[in-house]
Amino acid sequence: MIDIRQMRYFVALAETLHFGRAAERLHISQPPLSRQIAALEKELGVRLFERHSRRATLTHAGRRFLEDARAVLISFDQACRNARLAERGELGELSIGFMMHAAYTVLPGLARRYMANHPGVRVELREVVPATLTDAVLAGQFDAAIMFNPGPIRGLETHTIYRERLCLAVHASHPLADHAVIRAKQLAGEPLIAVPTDVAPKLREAIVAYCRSGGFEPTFRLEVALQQTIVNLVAENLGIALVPQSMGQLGIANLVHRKLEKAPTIEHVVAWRPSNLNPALQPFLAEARAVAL
Amino acid sequence: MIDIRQMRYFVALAETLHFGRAAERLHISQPPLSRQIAALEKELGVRLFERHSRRATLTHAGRRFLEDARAVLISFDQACRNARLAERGELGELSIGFMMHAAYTVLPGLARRYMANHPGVRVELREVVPATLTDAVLAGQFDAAIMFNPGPIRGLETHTIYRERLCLAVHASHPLADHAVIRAKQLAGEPLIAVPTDVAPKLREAIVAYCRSGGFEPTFRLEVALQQTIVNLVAENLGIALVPQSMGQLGIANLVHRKLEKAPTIEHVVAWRPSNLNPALQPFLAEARAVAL
DNA sequence: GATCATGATACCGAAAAGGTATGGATAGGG
DNA sequence: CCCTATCCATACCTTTTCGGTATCATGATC
Repeated sequence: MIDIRQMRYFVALAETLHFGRAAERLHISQPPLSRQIAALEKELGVRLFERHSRRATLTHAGRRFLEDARAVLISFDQACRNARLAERGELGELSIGFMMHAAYTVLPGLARRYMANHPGVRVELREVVPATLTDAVLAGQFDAAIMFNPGPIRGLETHTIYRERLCLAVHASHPLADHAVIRAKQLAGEPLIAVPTDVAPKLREAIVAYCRSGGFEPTFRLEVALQQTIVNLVAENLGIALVPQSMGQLGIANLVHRKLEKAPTIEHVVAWRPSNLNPALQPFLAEARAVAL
Repeated sequence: MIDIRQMRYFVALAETLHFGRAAERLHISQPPLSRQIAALEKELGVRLFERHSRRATLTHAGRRFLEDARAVLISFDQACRNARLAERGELGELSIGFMMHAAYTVLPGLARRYMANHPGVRVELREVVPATLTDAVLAGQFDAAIMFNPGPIRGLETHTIYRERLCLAVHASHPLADHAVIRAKQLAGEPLIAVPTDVAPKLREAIVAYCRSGGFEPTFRLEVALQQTIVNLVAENLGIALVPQSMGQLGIANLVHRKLEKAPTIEHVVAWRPSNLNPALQPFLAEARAVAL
């Protein structure tokens, strides 16, 4: 059967047109080369070289075979290299799920950095509602996800990469806007705008817990799924909201942000299955840890 | 060294995920397959399969390698097939030179037929002035050429594929247009339009010889290189011309064609170097001979 | 016509491939 | 819970193939 070695021999000979020199280049002696070329021609059933007494020349079929053989050798070597790269996580695919808040904090820097250092990995970033992320990771839908810290979950590891305070978002004309720092009890009775529990349970819990620490039960006037919408509604003076500080970057007219006393913090973690064998995952986690510093 | 056999083994195993069945498909027993796969993994330095007790599964690197290996095997087999096709003249390049007259006679049918039967051959058709064709073929510039019969030439073989009479082209109002058949001596004194000697010597010779057979020396009023132009000038009543019958197909207003008594004939031949080793040439010549029938 | 260069052939030892027999691990059934 | 069937790995042997050395045949060159 024809094999890749005979192709390499053929290309060497086709490029030198001299059995002796080609053999030298291949680090073998001349007779084996003669035999391998003869065997190749016999197995192909095609005469590849015209043997003249002083030099060899390619036949037309040989010229054609040279073109093809070069391409085969290149793709062959590439395949071997790619396998090694894939095992080291430098080539492959990596799917990352994230909640919207990450798009305003760690995600852009992390994604840019990872892609720059691992250009061979096709990264798929997909935003989903935070509540579905843990299940999606456990189901293998994502290799990793960036979410609020869900606490310990069997089969899931997490690493905190970002931690931020919640702050108060209110309309500029709202009485609370006059205070530099707001205490929890001052929020009593204020109509709150927040995401529904099923969208971001951890964020919601933090808000509820903070209100209770002020001695009252929060009243949610509006529940909307998009964080962007929440702050817009606050800017329309339809209520107040507790939002991660990073939302303050949006720069919305008539909207101000105020510090909270003993502000609750919320953690962004990267979460993954330890049993996930995608080699591209570990380098990604390493980048995530580096970003967390 | 990794070779193509190991790649075939790998693909078979990757597709069955079962050493026993893959070995069966490869017509070998299971232990050699196990060893070859192990050797492949060792040489690559990459673990390609996870061995479970009940079945094997591909690693991420293995999946990547499978994609690449399939492509390599396909191009490898294709290279071998292409070499065989190239030797049989079914794949490659063929350059054909022709004089313009051929474009009105045999060339379209021959080219269409050859390309239909040999779709793998890239055909280059190039029109040049007839006088340069023999030298171009001898110089290896064309694999074959279609030209007027140049007579025997060293290092050139020819085969007649078309033979046609010359006829008279005159303006519809010309006195000669009243005769159905013209004799050579009737042309005496008429101003002739023809191609210059250096463009189509054979055609020019035939015209001169015919005039002399009528007992007079021809007088060429106009010499133009393009046959198309000649008939247009005749249609403008600037002279008469002797042209191959096939030119009558052009259908030009005010132009009529008349038979010549003892009309000279002119042969179209295909010409080639017998020493030309392009495998695509012989099938082309075979088609040319078939067209000549 | 002698010589040199070049590729083919003959023969041998080494390496590698495949085959058979068998061992070890594990999932599934009784 | 043990037994068995399945499946892959290993050991060992035989055959094939590969590369090396020596030598031959051929044709170009002086």
